[in-house]
Amino acid sequence: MDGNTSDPEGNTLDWDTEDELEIDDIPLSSSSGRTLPNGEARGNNREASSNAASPRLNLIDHFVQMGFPAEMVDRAIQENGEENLDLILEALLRYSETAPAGPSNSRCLDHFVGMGFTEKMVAKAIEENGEGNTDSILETLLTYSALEKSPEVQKHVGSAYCSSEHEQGFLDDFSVIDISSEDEENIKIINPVNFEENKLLLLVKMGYKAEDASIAIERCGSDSTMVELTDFISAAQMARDEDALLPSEDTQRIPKRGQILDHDILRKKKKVRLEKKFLDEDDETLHLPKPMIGFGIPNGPAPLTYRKLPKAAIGPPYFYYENVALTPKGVWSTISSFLYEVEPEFVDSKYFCAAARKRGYIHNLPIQNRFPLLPVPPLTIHGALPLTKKWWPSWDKRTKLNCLQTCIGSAKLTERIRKALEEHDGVPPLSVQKYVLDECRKWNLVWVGRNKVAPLEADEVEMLLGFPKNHTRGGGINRTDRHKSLGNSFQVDTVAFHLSVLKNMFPEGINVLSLFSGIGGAEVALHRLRIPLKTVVSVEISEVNRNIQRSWWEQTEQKGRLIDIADVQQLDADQLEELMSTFGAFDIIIGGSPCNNLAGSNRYSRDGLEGKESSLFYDYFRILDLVKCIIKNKQ
DNA sequence: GGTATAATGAGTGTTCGC
DNA sequence: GCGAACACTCATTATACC
Repeated sequence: MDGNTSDPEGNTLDWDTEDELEIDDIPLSSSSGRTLPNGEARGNNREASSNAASPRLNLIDHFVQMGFPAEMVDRAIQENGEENLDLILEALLRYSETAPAGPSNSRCLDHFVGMGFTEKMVAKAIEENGEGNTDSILETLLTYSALEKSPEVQKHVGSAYCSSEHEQGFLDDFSVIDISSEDEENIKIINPVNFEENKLLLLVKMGYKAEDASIAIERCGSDSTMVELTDFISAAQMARDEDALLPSEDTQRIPKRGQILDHDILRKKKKVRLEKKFLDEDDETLHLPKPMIGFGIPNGPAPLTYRKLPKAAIGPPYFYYENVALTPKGVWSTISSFLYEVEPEFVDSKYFCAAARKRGYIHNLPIQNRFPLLPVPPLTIHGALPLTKKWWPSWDKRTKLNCLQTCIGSAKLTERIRKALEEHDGVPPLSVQKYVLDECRKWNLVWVGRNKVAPLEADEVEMLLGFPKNHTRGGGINRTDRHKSLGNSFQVDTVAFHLSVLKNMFPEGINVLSLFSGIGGAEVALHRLRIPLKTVVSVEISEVNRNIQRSWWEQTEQKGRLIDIADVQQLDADQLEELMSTFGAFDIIIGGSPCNNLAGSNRYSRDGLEGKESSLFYDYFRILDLVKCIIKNKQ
């Protein structure tokens, strides 16, 4: 395969996107006794001859070009000698980290100003959150930034932006924005020059692939030394080399036309991967990024604009997989190893709406030129639920809701809270405050009267998750099931941000295979992006959810075809071939497999990826692999 | 029998103090 | 560096009620 293909309309799709290719040919600029990822000795002739003329000056120049002050480089060379570049680099990075604060005399302020926020904005955020709370400061800055950039939101939040108004305008007027050249310029300006990126740049300049460097930093931790990072990358390279000696997985993976991928092969592959994982325990845990903003969020720090996908991961088709971020150990490593070693993108939806939703996404979509849905939803509880503001006590400092789950707090609980509060006039004692706040956080309770808290209504959850008002209402669904279906769904704005890159690629429409589609979060996201849905094959076990999606499909007067399938396990190669020959190849396969056995809330059967429901992930992989094979065979 | 309600911790990661 | 305390989590099961 040459990596490029055409869609049915003849539009050429560039699967080898720029961000996948642009880091391939980075010149080597460092020399030491260590071995480069490609197996060559580090350093080149040109540099060697140049170094021979004036080794120390060239060495100083080399590090100065990396951005270190000459005095600092000189000191590092004096302390560590000229021979060991790793030690010099480590020393430089150490000096940078412990360097005194800049003119502001505040390292915290300098840090965020360095990320591209204005000094005034940062000072205000520090004043509000305290200098020690960097996470809250960042959140505040992101909110300021979003408000500053979105007059629409500013207007709403500043005025009576009540939920009913929000819901009306919000979903009747779905619209999107494209990033203007001015916005792009702003993004370039917001260029984080932090310690971690410095390491990434240095590793890339040293000749390592950016992807490898990024994974190394991710897995070793941002506080790891350069030696640890380069060792990690070398070890990973050796492991890959060993893999290369084994029979090609691709040749096993590609069944002949009409041939179903054998479960024994799948198990064998799984076993090999698990054994490999067992041998490399350090590699088992994927560290969650903090802040959890994935490759970038709207109005956030400069987004990551490049990544190199493993060859096997490159489409067609595109794929987009989702599940809870906080899983038992090793789950995301396993998921990633099946999904072609693509690095998960962990994102907390609290950067897209007023509720947290920590999720991991593995996909092969480009990550450049993403754009958010408009209107941007309110990012705070009071913005989303303004009527609660009147009753919100000053000692409840929450500005975001926790994860919207499938169950809600009981009436008895809210009664206990009311009684506990009514025993005291004015501000309750700290012990009562703690009890109430613990329960409010646990059950996502909001203030609806004096001493009165309540769980969220289903339509409020719909709004927070980015669905149209009444999306899950009526048609035979009860209140409990509404909460259950919503709790299991995507956060539409978050997913739409990731999928937005498809808009320019598929102006004539898109063929979607939606696995575990639930109440249609992916479809709603694509629709709100104004990407025409040509064919959607929706696989969903719950009849209630299928009805919800069918109803939405009809209400939104979709021009395409919606095909319902109930059981993902029954979807086989023959059926896929038939669907694809009738409606054309799937452009994207989207799915979030069941999290029941992964989620922290499950206290009975948190059995991991091998659990009864969560093991359906392997069907996602099976089907994705089959579609890839069918597409390949037809080329 | 279907629905709504209430009760049920543990695993994981982070923070904090020593 | 280490351990304790803390915070958070797309849930499941038993029971009451209609």
